[in-house]
Amino acid sequence: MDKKEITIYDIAKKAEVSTATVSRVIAGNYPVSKKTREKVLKVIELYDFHPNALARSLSSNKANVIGFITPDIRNPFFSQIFLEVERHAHKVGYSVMLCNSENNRDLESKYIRMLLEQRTEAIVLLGGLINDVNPESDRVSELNQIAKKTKLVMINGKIKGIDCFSIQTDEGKGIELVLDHLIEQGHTKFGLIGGFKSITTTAAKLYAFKSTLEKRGLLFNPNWVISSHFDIESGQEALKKLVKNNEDLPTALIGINDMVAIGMLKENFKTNLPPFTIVGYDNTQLSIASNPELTTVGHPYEEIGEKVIDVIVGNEIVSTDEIILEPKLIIRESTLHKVDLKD
Amino acid sequence: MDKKEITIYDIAKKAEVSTATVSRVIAGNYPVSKKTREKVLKVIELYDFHPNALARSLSSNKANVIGFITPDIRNPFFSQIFLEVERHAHKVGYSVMLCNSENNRDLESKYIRMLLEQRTEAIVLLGGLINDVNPESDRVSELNQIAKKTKLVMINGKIKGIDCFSIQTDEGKGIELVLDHLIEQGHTKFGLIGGFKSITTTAAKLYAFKSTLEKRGLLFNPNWVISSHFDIESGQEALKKLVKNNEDLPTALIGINDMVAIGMLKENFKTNLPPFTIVGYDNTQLSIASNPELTTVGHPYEEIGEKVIDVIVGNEIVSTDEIILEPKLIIRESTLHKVDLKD
DNA sequence: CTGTTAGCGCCTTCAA
DNA sequence: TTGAAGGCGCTAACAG
Repeated sequence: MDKKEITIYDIAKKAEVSTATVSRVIAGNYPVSKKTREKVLKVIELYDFHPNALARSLSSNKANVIGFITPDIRNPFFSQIFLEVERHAHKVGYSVMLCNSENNRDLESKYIRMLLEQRTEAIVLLGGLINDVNPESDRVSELNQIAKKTKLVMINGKIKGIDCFSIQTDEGKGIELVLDHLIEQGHTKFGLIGGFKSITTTAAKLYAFKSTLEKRGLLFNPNWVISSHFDIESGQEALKKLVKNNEDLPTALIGINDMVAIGMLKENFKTNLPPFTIVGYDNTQLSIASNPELTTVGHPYEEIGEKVIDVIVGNEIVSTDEIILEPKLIIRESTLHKVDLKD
Repeated sequence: MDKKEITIYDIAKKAEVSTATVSRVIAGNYPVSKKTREKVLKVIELYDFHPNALARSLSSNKANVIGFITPDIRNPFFSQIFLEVERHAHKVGYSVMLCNSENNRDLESKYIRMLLEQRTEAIVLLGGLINDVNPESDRVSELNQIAKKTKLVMINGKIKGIDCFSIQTDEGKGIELVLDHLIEQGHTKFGLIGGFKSITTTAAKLYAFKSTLEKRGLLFNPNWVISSHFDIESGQEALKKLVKNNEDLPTALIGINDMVAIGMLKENFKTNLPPFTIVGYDNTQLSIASNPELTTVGHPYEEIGEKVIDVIVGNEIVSTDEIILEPKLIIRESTLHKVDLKD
């Protein structure tokens, strides 16, 4: 391995041209006569020459790399988004560095610093700190500092007062969609399970949950709103809690995400509780793995990936820094059956 | 954004030292007196200076970046491994570029080329081409070419005749573990569902499946081996096929991975087939999401991540290029009940 | 312990 | 359309 590196000089010499010409052939951004181009390309091929992207980035001051920080790539919601971002990045010749912050503030900072040093063209944030309703002020100022040095893109989150792009799905609309679907199925009593009011996405959902119910003239019962973390186990716990705390129970439960919904399904199945109608949120692959398959709200994943890259490479005239996308209702087995009107 | 970049020169000037000294302070690899170190650090802090990793890599000929290519990061098995690799990489100051090859040969090649240009210190391959029992010869020679230019690490796969590291879990052992567990639960008739013989991991499992059964004096019925892709839906299809093709049915089914197992569970539940005892493989997060939770075989994920980084940074004297790790049986609900001896 | 000074490999004016 | 040459920001001998 690692002999002496072949450089543009070697190619230039063999092709009997200058390094500038080789550089132009590679970049393809300046005119080169067809003849010399072919000559150069042949030599490149011959030597299996791969231009050093580091040197290129250094001199052109453009790395074609973007950084992506998310708490845990195993989370299907995050990995789905990453996939689309990476796919669109690749289309325009970018690579993506992925960092798992594990929801750890120090790690997050270290990663940001690392990406800054790598001179990534943008840092994309998904989950974690950007979903704090009340982020600590020193973190905000840290981010503000970062924003001066590189583009910042926040997916499904946004911290006020920071100069960055934000790409979000309309959470309120999503809740409205499921609620209306459930209402159509005959439900009148709803619970919203999981998440924390201190998390922006949960807060948005809760707000929409309440106001939609009121708009439809239905009961909003705060005891049917249970907080929890975002994983399967927490969903199980949350359901237990709901049942324990209430005499009168709702018939339909909206999970804050698919994982919580699956947790509820499992718990519901395990005990001999009344069978709830349960829906999820996010339309991750889990919602298909589930039994029954989950009705859920889907994000426009591909569009998210596209927009992220658009704002980074500046393909699109982005009039506002905040892009709001439309969610979509995905109906599956978990809400297939109408409810007895007399329940 | 993007004012003129602060450099080591600016820091040197302000701190009244040479650039070499600043460099030493940053790298911390050469002695610098405490006094000057502190002086320099203060200036660095003052200017919020982040050394340019690209320049550093270029001049030191060491990028501290590794490339990671996998077909689809949404696959929980892949994301679990990525997480551990990335975590260990970060511990030693490395970043990881993640590329989703989508099982597409051209994409794979493009990504490899890209990573080569980035001068990543190693390219890690997980899934995809490295699991072909009979890889096309031109792909092999392509990889061989690559191996001359950079370190190659293959996880859970290995292509003969290529100079690379390989880190694998003993698939045969895993199958033996589940089989013995199932036998203990009273089963005597087993099916192996999913995967293809042309995939190395499936081939290894099938081989162990057959030979273990023979060793235990039990029946190996080839009609109880069904091929399929590796996703949930394929698991459903495979179960249908098994039932359709057989009068006499096994009682226990081993899914080639957790996804296939979940597909079988769903199918089993949906129709009124006899209730099979179903186990998965990989111990992904899906095996907990499943209802019932899946008994499965776990890989030593953390150890895999550790070994990958070890071989890359050369921490460990790796006597062989091939590291085989031990799988672990994870018993969960899906095999909780013993089978009637008279079934 | 610290400073000087070539590079690292490529891009990009500036001239020709 | 092409070549010459300085520079991108940092590292690493080599001297002192």
